[in-house]
Amino acid sequence: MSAKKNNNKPTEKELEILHVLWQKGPCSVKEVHEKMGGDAQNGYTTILKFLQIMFEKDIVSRQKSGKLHLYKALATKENTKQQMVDKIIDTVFEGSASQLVMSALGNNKSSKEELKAIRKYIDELEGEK
Amino acid sequence: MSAKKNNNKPTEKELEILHVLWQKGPCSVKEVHEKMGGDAQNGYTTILKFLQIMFEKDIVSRQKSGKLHLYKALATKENTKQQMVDKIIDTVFEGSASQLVMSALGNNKSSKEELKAIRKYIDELEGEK
DNA sequence: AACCACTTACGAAATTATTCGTACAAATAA
DNA sequence: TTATTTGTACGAATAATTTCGTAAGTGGTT
Repeated sequence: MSAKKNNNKPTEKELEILHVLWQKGPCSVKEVHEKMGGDAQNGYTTILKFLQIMFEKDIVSRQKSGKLHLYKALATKENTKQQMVDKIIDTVFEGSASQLVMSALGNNKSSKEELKAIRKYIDELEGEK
Repeated sequence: MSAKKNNNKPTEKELEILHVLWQKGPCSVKEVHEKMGGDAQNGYTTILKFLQIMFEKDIVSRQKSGKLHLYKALATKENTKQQMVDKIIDTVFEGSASQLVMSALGNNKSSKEELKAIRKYIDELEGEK
Protein backbone atom coordinates (compact mmCIF):
# COMPACT_ATOMS: atom_id res chain seq x y z
CA MET A 1 0.00 0.00 0.00
CA SER A 2 1.24 3.43 -0.90
CA ALA A 3 1.87 6.04 1.75
CA LYS A 4 0.00 8.49 -0.41
CA LYS A 5 -3.72 8.69 -0.34
CA ASN A 6 -6.28 9.75 -2.84
CA ASN A 7 -9.66 9.98 -1.25
CA ASN A 8 -9.79 13.64 -2.22
CA LYS A 9 -11.85 15.16 -4.90
CA PRO A 10 -9.82 17.41 -7.12
CA THR A 11 -9.99 21.11 -6.41
CA GLU A 12 -11.08 23.62 -9.00
CA LYS A 13 -7.66 24.17 -10.43
CA GLU A 14 -6.68 20.55 -10.24
CA LEU A 15 -9.70 19.80 -12.35
CA GLU A 16 -8.59 22.30 -14.96
CA ILE A 17 -5.25 20.60 -15.13
CA LEU A 18 -6.81 17.16 -15.31
CA HIS A 19 -8.73 18.39 -18.29
CA VAL A 20 -5.61 19.15 -20.18
CA LEU A 21 -4.17 15.76 -19.32
CA TRP A 22 -7.34 13.99 -20.37
CA GLN A 23 -7.40 15.82 -23.62
CA LYS A 24 -3.76 15.61 -24.57
CA GLY A 25 -2.57 12.54 -22.76
CA PRO A 26 0.73 12.59 -20.84
CA CYS A 27 2.17 16.10 -20.82
CA SER A 28 5.17 18.02 -19.64
CA VAL A 29 4.62 20.94 -17.32
CA LYS A 30 5.31 23.21 -20.22
CA GLU A 31 2.59 21.71 -22.34
CA VAL A 32 0.02 21.97 -19.59
CA HIS A 33 1.08 25.50 -18.90
CA GLU A 34 0.76 26.55 -22.49
CA LYS A 35 -2.52 24.78 -23.01
CA MET A 36 -3.88 26.69 -20.05
CA GLY A 37 -3.08 30.02 -21.58
CA GLY A 38 0.52 30.56 -20.56
CA ASP A 39 1.65 33.17 -18.07
CA ALA A 40 -1.37 35.29 -18.79
CA GLN A 41 -3.43 32.83 -16.80
CA ASN A 42 -1.01 31.03 -14.51
CA GLY A 43 2.68 31.21 -13.83
CA TYR A 44 4.76 28.29 -14.99
CA THR A 45 5.81 27.42 -11.47
CA THR A 46 2.21 27.51 -10.32
CA ILE A 47 1.33 24.75 -12.72
CA LEU A 48 4.49 22.89 -11.83
CA LYS A 49 3.65 23.11 -8.17
CA PHE A 50 0.17 21.82 -8.78
CA LEU A 51 1.42 18.88 -10.76
CA GLN A 52 3.84 18.07 -7.98
CA ILE A 53 1.08 18.30 -5.39
CA MET A 54 -1.21 16.20 -7.53
CA PHE A 55 1.55 13.66 -7.88
CA GLU A 56 1.82 13.45 -4.12
CA LYS A 57 -1.92 13.05 -3.82
CA ASP A 58 -1.86 10.28 -6.41
CA ILE A 59 -4.07 12.21 -8.74
CA VAL A 60 -1.45 11.97 -11.47
CA SER A 61 1.51 9.73 -12.12
CA ARG A 62 4.72 10.87 -13.70
CA GLN A 63 7.57 9.50 -15.64
CA LYS A 64 10.90 10.91 -16.59
CA SER A 65 11.34 11.39 -20.28
CA GLY A 66 14.73 12.76 -21.08
CA LYS A 67 15.24 15.67 -18.78
CA LEU A 68 11.61 16.41 -18.15
CA HIS A 69 8.68 14.78 -16.47
CA LEU A 70 5.60 13.61 -18.25
CA TYR A 71 2.52 13.78 -16.09
CA LYS A 72 -0.44 11.56 -16.65
CA ALA A 73 -3.91 11.61 -15.14
CA LEU A 74 -4.59 8.62 -12.93
CA ALA A 75 -8.33 8.92 -12.57
CA THR A 76 -10.19 8.61 -15.80
CA LYS A 77 -12.45 11.34 -16.94
CA GLU A 78 -15.35 8.95 -16.64
CA ASN A 79 -14.68 8.13 -13.01
CA THR A 80 -14.23 11.71 -12.08
CA LYS A 81 -17.36 12.75 -13.85
CA GLN A 82 -19.34 10.01 -12.21
CA GLN A 83 -18.02 11.01 -8.85
CA MET A 84 -18.99 14.61 -9.37
CA VAL A 85 -22.41 13.71 -10.61
CA ASP A 86 -23.04 11.39 -7.70
CA LYS A 87 -22.04 14.09 -5.34
CA ILE A 88 -24.23 16.77 -6.82
CA ILE A 89 -27.17 14.38 -6.82
CA ASP A 90 -26.50 13.74 -3.20
CA THR A 91 -26.02 17.28 -2.04
CA VAL A 92 -28.58 19.26 -4.00
CA PHE A 93 -30.99 16.83 -5.57
CA GLU A 94 -31.97 14.80 -2.55
CA GLY A 95 -30.52 11.70 -4.06
CA SER A 96 -32.78 11.80 -7.06
CA ALA A 97 -31.03 11.39 -10.38
CA SER A 98 -34.17 12.22 -12.28
CA GLN A 99 -34.35 15.62 -10.64
CA LEU A 100 -30.88 16.32 -11.88
CA VAL A 101 -31.80 15.15 -15.33
CA MET A 102 -34.72 17.50 -15.51
CA SER A 103 -32.61 20.34 -14.30
CA ALA A 104 -30.01 19.53 -16.90
CA LEU A 105 -32.52 19.47 -19.70
CA GLY A 106 -34.43 22.40 -18.33
CA ASN A 107 -32.23 25.05 -19.78
CA ASN A 108 -33.57 24.05 -23.17
CA LYS A 109 -30.22 23.89 -24.78
CA SER A 110 -30.53 20.30 -25.88
CA SER A 111 -31.22 19.66 -29.49
CA LYS A 112 -33.82 17.28 -30.81
CA GLU A 113 -31.05 14.87 -31.63
CA GLU A 114 -29.74 14.91 -28.13
CA LEU A 115 -33.17 14.29 -26.70
CA LYS A 116 -33.55 11.40 -29.05
CA ALA A 117 -30.28 9.92 -27.91
CA ILE A 118 -31.33 10.21 -24.31
CA ARG A 119 -34.63 8.54 -25.00
CA LYS A 120 -32.82 5.70 -26.63
CA TYR A 121 -30.57 5.38 -23.66
CA ILE A 122 -33.57 5.22 -21.35
CA ASP A 123 -35.05 2.49 -23.50
CA GLU A 124 -31.94 0.45 -22.99
CA LEU A 125 -32.01 0.97 -19.26
CA GLU A 126 -35.64 -0.04 -19.07
CA GLY A 127 -34.90 -3.13 -21.04
CA GLU A 128 -32.52 -4.24 -18.36
CA LYS A 129 -35.04 -4.04 -15.58
CA MET B 1 -26.08 49.51 -5.77
CA SER B 2 -24.95 47.62 -2.73
CA ALA B 3 -21.33 47.60 -1.73
CA LYS B 4 -21.64 43.89 -1.28
CA LYS B 5 -21.29 41.54 -4.14
CA ASN B 6 -22.58 38.13 -4.85
CA ASN B 7 -20.90 36.67 -7.86
CA ASN B 8 -19.64 33.85 -5.67
CA LYS B 9 -20.86 30.36 -5.67
CA PRO B 10 -21.54 29.08 -2.18
CA THR B 11 -18.88 26.98 -0.55
CA GLU B 12 -19.52 23.51 0.74
CA LYS B 13 -20.63 24.59 4.16
CA GLU B 14 -22.58 27.54 2.90
CA LEU B 15 -24.53 25.15 0.75
CA GLU B 16 -25.36 23.01 3.75
CA ILE B 17 -26.70 26.04 5.52
CA LEU B 18 -28.66 27.14 2.49
CA HIS B 19 -30.28 23.77 2.52
CA VAL B 20 -31.65 24.31 5.97
CA LEU B 21 -32.96 27.72 5.00
CA TRP B 22 -34.58 26.37 1.88
CA GLN B 23 -36.24 23.63 3.80
CA LYS B 24 -37.40 25.55 6.82
CA GLY B 25 -37.69 29.08 5.55
CA PRO B 26 -36.33 32.01 7.59
CA CYS B 27 -34.45 30.71 10.59
CA SER B 28 -32.63 31.92 13.64
CA VAL B 29 -29.03 30.88 14.09
CA LYS B 30 -30.18 28.48 16.73
CA GLU B 31 -32.60 26.72 14.42
CA VAL B 32 -29.99 26.31 11.72
CA HIS B 33 -27.51 25.09 14.26
CA GLU B 34 -29.88 22.51 15.66
CA LYS B 35 -31.05 21.35 12.27
CA MET B 36 -27.44 20.75 11.37
CA GLY B 37 -26.89 18.41 14.26
CA GLY B 38 -26.03 20.79 17.07
CA ASP B 39 -22.61 21.02 18.62
CA ALA B 40 -21.80 17.48 17.64
CA GLN B 41 -21.35 18.71 14.07
CA ASN B 42 -20.64 22.44 14.31
CA GLY B 43 -20.26 24.92 17.11
CA TYR B 44 -23.00 27.47 17.49
CA THR B 45 -20.67 30.34 16.79
CA THR B 46 -19.39 28.63 13.69
CA ILE B 47 -22.86 28.67 12.22
CA LEU B 48 -23.38 32.20 13.43
CA LYS B 49 -20.18 33.29 11.78
CA PHE B 50 -21.16 31.67 8.55
CA LEU B 51 -24.53 33.32 8.51
CA GLN B 52 -22.85 36.65 9.12
CA ILE B 53 -20.39 36.05 6.34
CA MET B 54 -23.15 34.92 4.03
CA PHE B 55 -25.06 38.03 4.92
CA GLU B 56 -22.09 40.14 3.89
CA LYS B 57 -21.79 38.24 0.66
CA ASP B 58 -25.49 38.79 -0.03
CA ILE B 59 -26.19 35.09 -0.01
CA VAL B 60 -28.77 35.54 2.70
CA SER B 61 -30.78 38.44 3.99
CA ARG B 62 -31.71 38.93 7.60
CA GLN B 63 -34.30 40.65 9.67
CA LYS B 64 -34.55 41.37 13.34
CA SER B 65 -37.37 39.57 15.01
CA GLY B 66 -37.53 40.46 18.64
CA LYS B 67 -33.99 40.10 19.87
CA LEU B 68 -32.80 37.63 17.31
CA HIS B 69 -32.10 37.63 13.64
CA LEU B 70 -34.00 35.60 11.16
CA TYR B 71 -31.89 34.63 8.18
CA LYS B 72 -33.38 33.94 4.83
CA ALA B 73 -31.84 32.48 1.68
CA LEU B 74 -31.66 34.98 -1.13
CA ALA B 75 -30.98 32.64 -4.01
CA THR B 76 -33.67 30.09 -4.58
CA LYS B 77 -32.88 26.44 -4.53
CA GLU B 78 -33.85 26.25 -8.18
CA ASN B 79 -31.46 28.97 -9.22
CA THR B 80 -28.63 27.52 -7.25
CA LYS B 81 -29.22 24.06 -8.59
CA GLN B 82 -29.42 25.34 -12.12
CA GLN B 83 -26.21 27.25 -11.63
CA MET B 84 -24.42 24.20 -10.35
CA VAL B 85 -25.73 22.04 -13.12
CA ASP B 86 -24.76 24.57 -15.76
CA LYS B 87 -21.33 24.74 -14.32
CA ILE B 88 -20.73 21.03 -14.20
CA ILE B 89 -21.99 20.70 -17.75
CA ASP B 90 -19.57 23.37 -18.74
CA THR B 91 -16.54 22.14 -16.89
CA VAL B 92 -16.72 18.38 -17.26
CA PHE B 93 -19.24 17.56 -19.94
CA GLU B 94 -18.06 19.76 -22.74
CA GLY B 95 -21.24 21.72 -22.69
CA SER B 96 -23.38 18.72 -23.45
CA ALA B 97 -26.35 18.30 -21.16
CA SER B 98 -27.14 14.91 -22.58
CA GLN B 99 -23.76 13.62 -21.54
CA LEU B 100 -24.54 14.67 -18.01
CA VAL B 101 -27.91 12.99 -18.21
CA MET B 102 -26.41 9.72 -19.24
CA SER B 103 -23.87 9.94 -16.49
CA ALA B 104 -26.62 10.66 -14.00
CA LEU B 105 -28.64 7.68 -15.09
CA GLY B 106 -25.61 5.51 -15.52
CA ASN B 107 -25.26 4.52 -11.91
CA ASN B 108 -28.45 2.51 -12.37
CA LYS B 109 -30.08 3.80 -9.29
CA SER B 110 -33.11 5.17 -11.03
CA SER B 111 -36.30 3.22 -10.67
CA LYS B 112 -38.59 2.34 -13.51
CA GLU B 113 -40.94 5.05 -12.34
CA GLU B 114 -38.25 7.66 -12.45
CA LEU B 115 -37.26 6.65 -15.94
CA LYS B 116 -40.87 6.91 -16.97
CA ALA B 117 -41.11 10.40 -15.55
CA ILE B 118 -38.03 11.47 -17.41
CA ARG B 119 -39.35 10.05 -20.64
CA LYS B 120 -42.51 12.00 -20.17
CA TYR B 121 -40.53 15.12 -19.55
CA ILE B 122 -38.60 14.58 -22.75
CA ASP B 123 -41.85 14.14 -24.62
CA GLU B 124 -42.93 17.53 -23.43
CA LEU B 125 -39.69 19.13 -24.45
CA GLU B 126 -39.86 17.59 -27.89
CA GLY B 127 -43.39 18.82 -28.25
CA GLU B 128 -42.15 22.36 -27.85
CA LYS B 129 -39.66 22.11 -30.67
C1' DA C 1 35.60 25.25 -18.40
C1' DA C 2 32.10 28.97 -18.55
C1' DC C 3 27.68 30.01 -20.32
C1' DC C 4 22.87 29.42 -21.54
C1' DA C 5 18.36 27.48 -21.91
C1' DC C 6 15.28 24.57 -19.79
C1' DT C 7 13.39 22.13 -16.07
C1' DT C 8 12.57 20.68 -11.34
C1' DA C 9 12.56 21.40 -6.20
C1' DC C 10 11.63 23.89 -2.27
C1' DG C 11 9.76 27.11 0.63
C1' DA C 12 7.11 30.83 1.72
C1' DA C 13 3.45 34.30 0.87
C1' DA C 14 -1.34 35.37 -0.19
C1' DT C 15 -6.00 34.08 -0.21
C1' DT C 16 -10.02 31.72 1.07
C1' DA C 17 -12.56 28.59 4.00
C1' DT C 18 -13.53 26.79 8.48
C1' DT C 19 -13.70 26.76 13.52
C1' DC C 20 -14.12 28.62 17.93
C1' DG C 21 -13.09 31.50 22.28
C1' DT C 22 -14.47 35.39 24.45
C1' DA C 23 -16.71 39.74 25.20
C1' DC C 24 -20.71 42.34 25.11
C1' DA C 25 -25.93 43.54 24.96
C1' DA C 26 -30.64 42.76 26.12
C1' DA C 27 -34.29 40.41 28.42
C1' DT C 28 -35.76 37.84 32.16
C1' DA C 29 -35.68 35.21 36.57
C1' DA C 30 -34.43 35.11 41.32
C1' DT D 1 -30.45 44.52 41.92
C1' DT D 2 -27.79 40.59 40.75
C1' DA D 3 -27.54 36.37 38.27
C1' DT D 4 -28.78 33.70 34.36
C1' DT D 5 -30.09 32.93 29.84
C1' DT D 6 -29.98 33.89 25.04
C1' DG D 7 -28.22 35.99 21.33
C1' DT D 8 -24.78 38.93 18.51
C1' DA D 9 -20.18 40.74 17.32
C1' DC D 10 -15.48 40.43 16.83
C1' DG D 11 -11.09 38.64 16.33
C1' DA D 12 -7.98 35.14 16.10
C1' DA D 13 -6.41 30.26 15.10
C1' DT D 14 -6.23 26.62 11.85
C1' DA D 15 -6.47 24.49 7.49
C1' DA D 16 -6.74 24.25 2.62
C1' DT D 17 -5.99 26.35 -1.86
C1' DT D 18 -3.50 29.10 -4.95
C1' DT D 19 0.53 31.76 -6.41
C1' DC D 20 5.21 32.66 -7.17
C1' DG D 21 10.30 33.79 -6.19
C1' DT D 22 14.52 31.72 -6.03
C1' DA D 23 17.92 28.07 -6.02
C1' DA D 24 19.75 24.30 -8.04
C1' DG D 25 20.37 20.32 -11.53
C1' DT D 26 21.14 18.84 -16.34
C1' DG D 27 22.59 18.92 -20.86
C1' DG D 28 24.21 21.27 -24.81
C1' DT D 29 27.26 25.11 -26.98
C1' DT D 30 30.95 27.91 -27.57
